[in-house]
Amino acid sequence: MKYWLLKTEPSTFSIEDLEQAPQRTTSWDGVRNFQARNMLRDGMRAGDRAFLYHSSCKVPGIVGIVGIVSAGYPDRSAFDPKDPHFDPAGDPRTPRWYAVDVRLERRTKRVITLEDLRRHARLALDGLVLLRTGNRLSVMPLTAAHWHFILSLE
DNA sequence: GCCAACGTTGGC
DNA sequence: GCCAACGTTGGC
Repeated sequence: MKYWLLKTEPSTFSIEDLEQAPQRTTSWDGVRNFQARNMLRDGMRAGDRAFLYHSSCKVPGIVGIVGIVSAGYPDRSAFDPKDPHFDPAGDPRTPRWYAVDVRLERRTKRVITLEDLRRHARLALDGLVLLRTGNRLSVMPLTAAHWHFILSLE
């Protein structure tokens, strides 16, 4: 089983939206970055778990835990001209973008803020991709050690 | 709103 | 293959 972190802007899609989704499950689509795509397509498997992270908001941080319920599959939003993430260069025969399905497991007991995480950047969370300067990945892997340490901050 | 950092594009 | 220009991300 692997551990991940998924970023989302709550003004676009928040943990409240996920709570209200049928089965508390949604397609994690619209990712348009090759490095992140590779992780969705090649790295994630059903049974993996991920932190849900709110970015570009008042208090950026981890707000919940989701389970990956399906491995990567071609992201159909890339082929929909009306979708904001439409990719005009896309060809359904050779899908370029991928999505996974995620189900909300639970909210964290409190928001584990970016500030909280930074406090441990030099020791327990050394190497955490999220804390790398200029990091822009919306999908990133976590070590088991980082996962458990972050949970201990709850 | 600002700006640093990054990814992508396209000319050469 | 290089790299400048551009667009985007995301914290502040």
